[in-house]
This record gives sequence, C-alpha cells and structure tokens, in this order.
Amino acid sequence: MSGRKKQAARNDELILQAARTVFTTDPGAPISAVADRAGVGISALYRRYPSKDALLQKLCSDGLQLFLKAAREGLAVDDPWEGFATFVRGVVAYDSHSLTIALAGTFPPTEDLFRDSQLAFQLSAEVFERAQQAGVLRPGLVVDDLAMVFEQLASIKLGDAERIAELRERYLTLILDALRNPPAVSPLPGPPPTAAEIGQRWVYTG
Amino acid sequence: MSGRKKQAARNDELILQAARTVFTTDPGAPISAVADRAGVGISALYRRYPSKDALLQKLCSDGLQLFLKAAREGLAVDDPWEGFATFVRGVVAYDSHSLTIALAGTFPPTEDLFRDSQLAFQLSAEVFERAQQAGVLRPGLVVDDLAMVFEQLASIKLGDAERIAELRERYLTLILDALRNPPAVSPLPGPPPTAAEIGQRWVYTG
DNA sequence: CTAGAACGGAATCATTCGTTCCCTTATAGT
DNA sequence: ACTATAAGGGAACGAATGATTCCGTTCTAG
Repeated sequence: MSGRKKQAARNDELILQAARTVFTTDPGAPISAVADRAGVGISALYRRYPSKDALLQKLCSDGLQLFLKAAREGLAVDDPWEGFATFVRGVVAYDSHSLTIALAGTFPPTEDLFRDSQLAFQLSAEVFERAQQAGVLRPGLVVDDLAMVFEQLASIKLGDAERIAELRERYLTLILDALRNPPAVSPLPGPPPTAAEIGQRWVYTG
Repeated sequence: MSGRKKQAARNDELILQAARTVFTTDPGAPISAVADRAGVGISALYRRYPSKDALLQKLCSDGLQLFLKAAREGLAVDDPWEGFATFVRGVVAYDSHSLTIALAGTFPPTEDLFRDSQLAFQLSAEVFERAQQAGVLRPGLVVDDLAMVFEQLASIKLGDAERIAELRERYLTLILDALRNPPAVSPLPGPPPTAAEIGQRWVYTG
C-alpha cells in the first residue's frame, strides 16, 4: 500500500479524528467544519460516508464501543471498588460520553446502536451491583446515578482536549470520593481552574 | 390599571418566564418558540425588546442578580460552612447558572453585565475564603472550582423544571459532602433517576 | 365614537448547511 | 509513456431556518 492509497487510508483516520473533535465541541457543527479541521475537501467526507447522519452514527457507535471496553476492564478487576473505579475512570478518560450524549436524539438510531446501548447498560449494572453488594458504595445510590455523573463530567468543556481531561479527572476524583463508602479524601489532581479560564467563556465571538 | 393595560403587564411577566424556560432548555431556540410558549404573538415580543440580543441580555442580567442575591444570603449566615452551603444551594436553586452559562458568549456583553459579573466573582470569593479560613473546606479547593461545579450541575437537563430541580439537589448533596472538611455523608434526596428517564434522551425527534 | 396602543401572524430577506456536480490530479497497470 | 480511474477540491444548488418587518385587527380610554 503506497502513494494514493496510503494517503487515503490516513485521511480515513484524519477525518474521524476531526469529526470527533468538532462534534464533541459543538454537536450542531456543519459538516464543512469537519472537512476544514481535517484539512480535506468535502468530497473526501462524502466519499466515505453517504450522509452526515451516517458519520454521526459511526462516531456514536465508536463511543459506545469505548464504553463497553471500559465496563469490561472494570469487570476484569477483582476488587469490587477498584473495578468500579476503573470502569468510571475509563468512561471519563475515553471521553466516550461527550459524543453519545451530545449526539443522542439528533439522528435516527440504528438497530446495532440500540442493541449496544442495552448491552452497555447491562454491563455497567454488573459493575455497579458487584460494588454495591460488597458494601463499598454510598447508601442510596442507584445504577442510573452513574449516567448522570457521566453527563455532568462530560459537560466540562474548557480549553483544549488535554486540559479538559485534566479538569475532568479533578472533579471525577471529587465525585468518586463521595460515591465511596466510607467516603475517601484523595488529593485533588491537576492544576485547578484559573480565573482566566473561567472568564474565557464570556468573550463574544461574532 | 385595568383591561388592556393589565393584560400587557401580565404579558411582560409571561414573556420573561417563557423566555427563561425556552432558552434554558435550548440556548439556540428561535424567538418564535418563546412567543409560542408565552401564548402571544411575535409582535408582543418586539414591542418590549428591540431585538433578540436585548432579550438575552435581560435574561442574563436577571440571572446574575439572582447569583448576587444567593451570595449575599450566604454571607448573611454566621456559620462559615452553613453560609457557604447556603450560597451554593442558592445558586443552584435559583437556576441562575443555566442561563448565564448557556448564553455566555452568544451576544455582545454590556458594561453593566461585565461589572455585575465581576461583583459576583468578588462576593463568591468572600464566601469561599471565609469557609476556607475556618478550615471547613476540603484541602486543595480554589474559588474557581465553584464555577465548574455550578456548570456541571447546570448541565442536568432531564424532564420538566421541577424534576430538574430535584435531580440537581441530589447531586448537589453529593458534591457538597465532598467539598466539606471533614467529608459528610448526608442522605441523598429526591427520587433517584430511572432507566426510563435516562433512556428518554435517545428518542429521535425529527 | 374614534384615535391609537397592543397584538397576531404572514411575508420578507439573509444566512446557514447538507448534498451534488464538475473539474483537476496522481497513480496503477499495460 | 499513456490512459482509465480512484481520490479529492471546492463552487453551486436548493431547502430550511429564523430574525425582523409590516399590515390588518381588536380593544379601550377618553
């Protein structure tokens, strides 16, 4: 594989990566923004996906796979609490939720997507219940609380991808400590947010 | 004041309330959605505000006033921790952040808005630092963490306004417990989220 | 009874975007 | 070398959306 073929193969990845970045930042972004970001023309996109919806479905599906991966990794850890924490950290680190959340309901779902999301729920319930039965979870919690926690962490959008990951880790630490029974007090990781970062969102850009 | 005048006065409030609800749910909503929700025509809106931006500024400004109110209420409480908690609960309960966050950066800011937001920062810093010096805050926290916490709670959007308030209280309890030094374990309030609620966001609506 | 404030909502006009189309370029196979 | 063709660039098209304007209607104060 060389020359044009190699370039095309790289574009495959370039486009997916660009799409992830763009739609994570702004779920309603135009498809041309993805092309610009990837440094390719619009044709390159339409050669690969028949429509915008198809691209979104692909992204959503990929996100779901990462979620499943995180769940399986959690299940693979023996200690119930560590398994639970591994799962939750994985979901946040893979950023699997930003896309699924942002995109949910914006395009017609497919059979596969539906099936995978059910599997995802099932697996996370397993991880959760194992921890719950081991008594290491704060009383009163339910599985569906997890979805809300993921969603809240996914709402953190400040700066570039790296900074976002740092900040999410910070608040994930806070929340995991609160989810644990008995509660823990871990050191808060990462440089804390600065006034400059917070103020950033107030600047008006046409 | 009677008849037409009274109706007009009621419309003032009707429109503001509708605008709050609509733009909180969807910051990019068309102005006609506000009119529909308020049960009035578009003219009724344009009679009161010269443009959409003007309406947004008004909403944003109102939200900021509520934030200031919450901060002052917190400062009025003697106990440093209770004052802090009062402030944070106030901001969340008044839902002052959903609008300001959602709208920040989407319209040209005014002088007043800028000044008020500075005052807001100043007041919340006071409440925060008082608690910090009393040693009731988790080590490592900074004022700007608060903004991030508010933002995360504001991202909870599930069901109608009442349900949203319930759920926010639930996670606010979790987070406040984690923010406190030493950490607390309060009972989690409100009916927890259900699978049906979580699944709701996956339905595709054209 | 009438001037005019308050409205309702259709019409206007600009913009935004998904998608298609056509033309250029580079390469693989002969 | 030479051409058929895959890959890609990006302008053009057409539908939709939505802010704003405009015009005809209604209600009431005087």
